[in-house]
Amino acid sequence: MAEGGAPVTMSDVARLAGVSTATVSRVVNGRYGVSASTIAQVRSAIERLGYESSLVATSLRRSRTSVLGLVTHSFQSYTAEVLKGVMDALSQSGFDLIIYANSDLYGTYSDGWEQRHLARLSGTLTDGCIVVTPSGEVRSGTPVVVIDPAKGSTAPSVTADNFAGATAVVQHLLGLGHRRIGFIAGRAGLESAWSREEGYRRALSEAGVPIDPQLVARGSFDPESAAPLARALLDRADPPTAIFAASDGMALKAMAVAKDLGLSVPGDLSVAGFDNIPESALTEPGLTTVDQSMYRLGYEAARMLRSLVSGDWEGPGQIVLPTRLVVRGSTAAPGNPM
Amino acid sequence: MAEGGAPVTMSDVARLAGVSTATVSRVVNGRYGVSASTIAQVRSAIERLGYESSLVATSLRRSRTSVLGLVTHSFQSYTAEVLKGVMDALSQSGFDLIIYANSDLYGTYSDGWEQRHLARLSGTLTDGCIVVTPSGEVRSGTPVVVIDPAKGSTAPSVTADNFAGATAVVQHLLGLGHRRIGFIAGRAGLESAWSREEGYRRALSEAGVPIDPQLVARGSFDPESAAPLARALLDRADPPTAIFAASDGMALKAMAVAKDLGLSVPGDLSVAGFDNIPESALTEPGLTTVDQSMYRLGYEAARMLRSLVSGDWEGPGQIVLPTRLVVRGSTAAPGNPM
DNA sequence: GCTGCAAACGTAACCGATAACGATTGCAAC
DNA sequence: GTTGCAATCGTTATCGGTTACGTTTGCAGC
Repeated sequence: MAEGGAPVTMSDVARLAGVSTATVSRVVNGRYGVSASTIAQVRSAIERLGYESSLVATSLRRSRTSVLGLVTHSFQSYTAEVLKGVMDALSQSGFDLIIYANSDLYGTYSDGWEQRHLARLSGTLTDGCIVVTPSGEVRSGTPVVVIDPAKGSTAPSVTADNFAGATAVVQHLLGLGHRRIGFIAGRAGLESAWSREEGYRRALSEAGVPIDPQLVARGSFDPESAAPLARALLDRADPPTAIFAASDGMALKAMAVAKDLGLSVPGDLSVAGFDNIPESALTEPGLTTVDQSMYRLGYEAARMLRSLVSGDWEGPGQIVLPTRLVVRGSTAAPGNPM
Repeated sequence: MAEGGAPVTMSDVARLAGVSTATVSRVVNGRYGVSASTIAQVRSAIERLGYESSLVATSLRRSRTSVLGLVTHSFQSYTAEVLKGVMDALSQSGFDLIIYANSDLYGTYSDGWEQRHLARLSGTLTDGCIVVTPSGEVRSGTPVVVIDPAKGSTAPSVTADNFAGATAVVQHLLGLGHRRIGFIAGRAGLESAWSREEGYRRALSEAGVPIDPQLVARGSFDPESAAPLARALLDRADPPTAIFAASDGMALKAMAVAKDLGLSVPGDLSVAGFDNIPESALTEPGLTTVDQSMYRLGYEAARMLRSLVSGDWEGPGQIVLPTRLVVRGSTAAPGNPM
């Protein structure tokens, strides 16, 4: 047993077994050209020392590692759901997963983090990467699949039908009788943020409702960014009767702000979000939102990446998954305190 | 711009800048001994090629990498909460995080997975690791912090006060008037499973209630394992009036079984769990349980690991976090159909 | 007995970076 | 004009594996 000291290397095994490291490598990787008795000796040495090959050293020399990477900015409910899907898609596939997350949230790194992390992983450690909500176009020597890409990105990607989802939820609000509908937009640059805003605009104009630029606030998908924006909207002389936020996190924050101001939801204000994170079902009232199965986003991205790495991908380069309107208690007809 | 081809290496930069790789390395790491003009040349070459140092190569040569690792078996609600805590504790710390998850859930790998993954990461890639619910003792050349360790583990660890939590929930049931309280235990070998059972026993004996071995069933924390056990308990001639399961997943399963048998909860049977996973608040009735903040588990583990790596840890080797009884609708006085 | 060939194994280069060390250069002090 | 020393930079060994290639050995065939 190795006693917590320096890690056991291949040369330790080689020395104990009385062979060269090349032979140990052959045994470990099951290559041809080692006699049965030598194999047994090496195996026993490996067993006694508790040797395990170093992922780092192996990946440096080899081209394929059977490890896929996932690069993410921060770690939220959104990410967790995506990960479940990714893990399920990779189950029994022979690929392991490495997730790289940098510690400085919202910090000095600003844009380009995805490119930096990608470069650190790919080329050696991983055979390919999934990048979640990058701030720009990504490029890499190994295959990449983007979940929720930047606007105009041409990389292989998986995304929800943000336009249709946003249109549906705004139509829902219009159907309830709302005419002054506020909007809190997502992080500029992301395709999803843009499409959700487009859906909002389209639904309004199709219903013949003029768009009031004063009712459109620029958020960043970060819940905290929504608080002052929601407050500003509600402090107006002519406040909106409903607010549609481009993410559930922001919508929940807007609901909290409304309650702080003494407004009842949905009595005085209807609130709707986008994403359908688990928390949205738990609040009182529940949040009306658009479900984009983040699980499936992850699942499809991993499936696609796996094929790309193997070189047998046949499908389209950009996958768009359907969304679904989920009506809960946070939306009701305007001026109807019940 | 590098056109998606082979990744840019340090020697590419060196060639373009007309210097050696050693000089490039010095510039990248801001070391002394390079003239200002050379620095400028190298910087410009790095910029033009889009070079980023390879994490793998660096970690192989260097001892410190400023990357911490987290090894987990699978990816569930539990894990996601832990991760949020870890990320928040690492925020702005200068440490990045790498999560290693193997793809074959519940598969051939069986026990010892944590030791294998640990060996692959530590020693080179990471400066230290967090291991979540390992199946046995772990050892490593670099610091390790275990979340929810195996019984008898002496490694640094963070765990909830399972004993106090279990005692409290059983006392709650006793206070409601229950005397025949069934118990479904967790996975043998885990410290948490053992402590929860001890809490159950202690609460009963302190109340002067004899322990009926027939009412203690051996589960595995896996919800599916609880179904036949709950059925066996309830099919008895003298069934318990309450069941305490060592995890919410198993408790929810027990509730489902009771309903299948035509029993009402809490009218005919009270059910309590442990963990307070989000689903427990959503069921009808809500599940009475013990809250162990998985977020804090992750947060404290990361904080501890950070100090261990820096060599300035002062606190105890094993941290125990408080738990909190959460009473919901699934528990009531016995024989009281509400 | 010599040749031929394949099996078995060691040697050494290499992956991309770091660091100890040595070599070169410039300039001030003698 | 040397010497001495610091600043600057290249050479090379090294991290832990992998692999192309060379060498040794055993054995069949002539």
